[in-house]
Amino acid sequence: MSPLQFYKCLADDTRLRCMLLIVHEQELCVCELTEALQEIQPKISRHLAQLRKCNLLIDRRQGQWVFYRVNSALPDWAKKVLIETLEANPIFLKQNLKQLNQMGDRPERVKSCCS
Amino acid sequence: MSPLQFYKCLADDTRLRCMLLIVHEQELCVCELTEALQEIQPKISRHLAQLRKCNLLIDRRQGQWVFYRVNSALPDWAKKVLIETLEANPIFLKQNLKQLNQMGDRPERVKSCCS
DNA sequence: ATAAAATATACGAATATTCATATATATGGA
DNA sequence: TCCATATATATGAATATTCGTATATTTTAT
Repeated sequence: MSPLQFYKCLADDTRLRCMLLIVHEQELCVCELTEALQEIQPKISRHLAQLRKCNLLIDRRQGQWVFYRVNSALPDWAKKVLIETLEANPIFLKQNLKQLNQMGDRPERVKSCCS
Repeated sequence: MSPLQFYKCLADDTRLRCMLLIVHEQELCVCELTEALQEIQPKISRHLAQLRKCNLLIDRRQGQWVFYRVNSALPDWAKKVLIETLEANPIFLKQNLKQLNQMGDRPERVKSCCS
């Protein structure tokens, strides 16, 4: 993970919000991110695909849903950067977290071992 | 300093190298960065101007030279991110530091109070 | 005052990125 | 099997970014 590639991934509003929301929530599916950011689904999917290709995120399918989480294989410095950015900038995500928490019918998480 | 603007500044090879070199060296002038990165001067100047406009860097003129350093008013999280990125990625700057150290006739630093 | 060195900026061309829309794929339920 | 939901991808248009070149500005030395 080169620092340049890492920062290019974070240099887009949609991708940065998705990353930080996922760091905050551990795991989110596409429809939750679509709701939290109030964006159309293909836009969210496209950016998530890019984050997956660059190994910042990994995905897991659970039925009809695909959940994304931070790739635990990320180098420590990159994980730290994400956490520090999240903790120091609560305002940045405020509205998105509000939307997420207002969302009804959020899909239930099932441990991947039992699905 | 919004996290998005901060990461956009770091999402370019020239700007990222300049920032990390300056963090490493405290202060560098345009001609030193030009030499360290082996790039033409207008390209370096243009990117430094952008980093200055975004308040990541401040400049100080000393005679014919203009020295750039990290803006001490940067939020702590941003300073931390820069230092952690630098410390975790020595390879990224290796060649640039080599060029810098091989450079002859580097301008002398004079305290700004006495210039 | 003139020249040389260091730096900054303007400009159009080239390149990269992002977007909305349409459509494809995968899953679960009737 | 057929349909609805969730997600992914392809495509061309729109936008943003970066670049090299030319030139302007500032400073120092002669």
